[in-house]
Amino acid sequence: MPPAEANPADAGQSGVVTRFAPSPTGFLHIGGARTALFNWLYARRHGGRFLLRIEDTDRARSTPEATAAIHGGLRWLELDWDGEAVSQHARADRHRAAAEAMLASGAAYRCYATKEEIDAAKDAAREAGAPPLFNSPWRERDASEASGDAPFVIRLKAPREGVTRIDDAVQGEVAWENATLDDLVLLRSDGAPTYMLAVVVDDHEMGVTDVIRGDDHLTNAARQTLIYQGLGWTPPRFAHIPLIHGADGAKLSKRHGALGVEAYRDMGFLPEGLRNYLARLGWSHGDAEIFSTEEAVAWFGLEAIGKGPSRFDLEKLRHVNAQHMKRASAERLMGQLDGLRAATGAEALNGAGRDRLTAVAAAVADRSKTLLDFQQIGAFALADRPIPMDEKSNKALSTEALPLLRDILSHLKSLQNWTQEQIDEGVRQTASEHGVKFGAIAQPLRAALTGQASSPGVLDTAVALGREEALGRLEDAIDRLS
RNA sequence: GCGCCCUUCGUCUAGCGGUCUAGGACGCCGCCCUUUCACGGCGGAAACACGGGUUCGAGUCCCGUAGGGCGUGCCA
Repeated sequence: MPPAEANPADAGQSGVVTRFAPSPTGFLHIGGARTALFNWLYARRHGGRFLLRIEDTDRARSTPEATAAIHGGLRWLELDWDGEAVSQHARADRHRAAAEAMLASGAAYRCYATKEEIDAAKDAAREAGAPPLFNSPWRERDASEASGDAPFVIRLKAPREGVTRIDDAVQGEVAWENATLDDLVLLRSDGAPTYMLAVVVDDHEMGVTDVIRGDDHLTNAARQTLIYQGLGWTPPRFAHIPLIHGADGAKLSKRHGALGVEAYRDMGFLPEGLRNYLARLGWSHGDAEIFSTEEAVAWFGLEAIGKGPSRFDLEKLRHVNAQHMKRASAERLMGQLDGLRAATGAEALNGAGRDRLTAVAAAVADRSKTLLDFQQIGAFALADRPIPMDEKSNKALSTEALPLLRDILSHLKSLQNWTQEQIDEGVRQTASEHGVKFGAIAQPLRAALTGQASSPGVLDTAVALGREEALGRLEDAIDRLS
């Protein structure tokens, strides 16, 4: 038996070790991201370790680009893994050693059956209404009966009778008649290990205690349990979480949102917003809807994961994200915006515009569901004088507004301190002198200050812009009308 | 076909035999707040898939039906 490579004593106090094990055949999609998140939450909750293993045993379909995309996606989501990411392919020798060990112990055998024989047997079983299994004749035959150079695979000699059961942390106890499970291939005819063998060997040797994965693997848990038995090892605890479906209830596909996490980044979502939404999709903690990652870590448990699949709802994601936009600091918002712009090839923000946006960040974020909203609503702060005017602002800045604007300007110019209270005072004075309500002044003032029909409160805006900039913008508007 | 899993408002969910004339959230519809847009506040419409059991009592337990999902690869 191959000795364990990883030392389980490294697992942390609780001994909990989870892992995320995607195959690098595409981006990190939303389902995978949630699986990673659950594993991460569970490990962090228990002070254990969260490992990353790239399942690249299928050489034809695995690409380094996909591996990079998975790493990038996890990093963006801020799901840090412990230690180096493991390449499953690089461990093929270990897998082969395990297969050889089973061969030696009689838990596996060489099978020389051809594809045609296998297909014929399965078709026959299917027609008879029986489980479509292939019962290899080589299970009981001696390998010496085969011609010397004939290709063979190594199959698990699985029990034909009895029941295999797993006690799943989410699905409960699930049992299969062994008669419905066939002898799966461990080593291909070219000597390459199959996924089924590789997972078992890797999970065992990496010290994984809890396998949390999509429930499309539920049947695999039975097959893998058989391999564990063949190896004389104890299976880990399994937790098969329901899959995420699209809005129409069908399996998530590219049509409805099975996009890579970077697509959500590009749509302006915050990592913490996506995490919150994803955590709440299939898992719950009473009525808690909006929570921090720290709270999620403190609350997370496998017993609170639902059994049924859930549908992905972009509107709710937007709502959850909006709540996190409100809670985020200006630094966080600006940092994430910088990241988004860098990732999408937009020009980096800097200088006075960036400072102005930072100053109004809280008020702008209050009105934003995403960073894209934030950027759009805050565009007025970014712009340098003379700022662009949208159509409605142009209308608000009619020549009738000119005297009003001139008086506001003179009032504001005479202010001792550029504070919200004093600006408010100045605007109200102007309003009363003209016999109009505050609102009648706010619109043209907003237009002059922001060039937008909607913006954060004019007072907040004026303060954030700073005296010089605000007064300058007012003068620009007046010049344009004069 | 065979095996396994799932099933509370349109959606995400709470509910772990009596407190359920079923609670929260998104979305939707009203109203309020208001200098714009949002936020926010208040209110409303909206669900236990169906049929049998078990029990004094079932959304909660059991069985069946229907619907959905996953698997059934020398893919992962």
